[in-house]
Amino acid sequence: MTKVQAADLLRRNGIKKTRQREAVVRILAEAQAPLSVDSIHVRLRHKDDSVNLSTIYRMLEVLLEKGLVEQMHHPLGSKFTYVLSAYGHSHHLTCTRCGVSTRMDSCPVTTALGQLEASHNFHITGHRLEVFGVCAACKSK
Amino acid sequence: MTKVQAADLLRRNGIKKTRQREAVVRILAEAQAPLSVDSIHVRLRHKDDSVNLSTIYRMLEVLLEKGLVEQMHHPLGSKFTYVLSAYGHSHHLTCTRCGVSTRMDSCPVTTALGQLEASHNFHITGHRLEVFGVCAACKSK
DNA sequence: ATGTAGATGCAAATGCATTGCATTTGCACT
DNA sequence: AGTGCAAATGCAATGCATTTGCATCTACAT
Repeated sequence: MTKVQAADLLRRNGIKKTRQREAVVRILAEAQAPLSVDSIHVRLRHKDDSVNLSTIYRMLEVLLEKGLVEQMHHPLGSKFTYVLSAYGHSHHLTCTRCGVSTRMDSCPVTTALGQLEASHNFHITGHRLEVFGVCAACKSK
Repeated sequence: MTKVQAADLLRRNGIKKTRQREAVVRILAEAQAPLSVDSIHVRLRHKDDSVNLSTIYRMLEVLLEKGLVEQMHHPLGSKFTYVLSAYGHSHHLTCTRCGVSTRMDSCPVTTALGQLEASHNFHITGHRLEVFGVCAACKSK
């Protein structure tokens, strides 16, 4: 995502534009997988674009309220991770050896949940699915 | 679960029997849903069977190693919760209003995952599904 | 009954996340 | 372009959940 596109996303959503916010959005946009606050922080430092940790937390809070990111627990550790929800509803395959998550291109459960809704008298508003295993790369080692 | 049954479970798994450990196992056995460490602690106090928090943490660590409990993030908060895995592989419906989780009696995804495995070249070893919504009780309010 | 490895309680340490406050900055208005 | 002000930032302090070090106690084998 270019600097301009990041600035656009902020303006369109009524979020005041700052160097820090643009930078965070760009990191999220470039990422192929959910990122922890810490890894966002590290990636920013590598770009010599340092942003304070609290600022990142506060920025993510804003993005959450606006529904622009999804927050989830890292499936193996105990931190939260974040993805731009522009990428849409998605699930991940997490490798238990290397810890890397990759996006699934489709959701394998939506159909199954309709039945569930009826049988449990529960109004379903969302779900989260995490799948664990060993990725192709780790298998070949 | 009776005191005797709890003691049995410990002995069968080569875990030294103590008042505290029996008590924790019984709380877990009686629970209908995953419990946080804190709520285990509170339930124990109500029974006048107080156990130190560290002891509960350490006990759960032991049970985890032996595969006797499953650990998961509380889907809404940021604590871990634990269920006896004797209850088998299961998923939960969590009410976003009252926070209560109830067990699903079946797993709606196992079949779907077979296909996934092939299409992503990923050896699947496990999965976790959380479903959110509004429970019957909260709906009627 | 007794010795010992392991379990417990307590307090302090850790790790992630949040918050209070002084300072800075973006932006609307002139 | 200059000015004012609300909002954003950085830093340090704080809040929780969890973990750890250590002195004491206890279950269990002998």
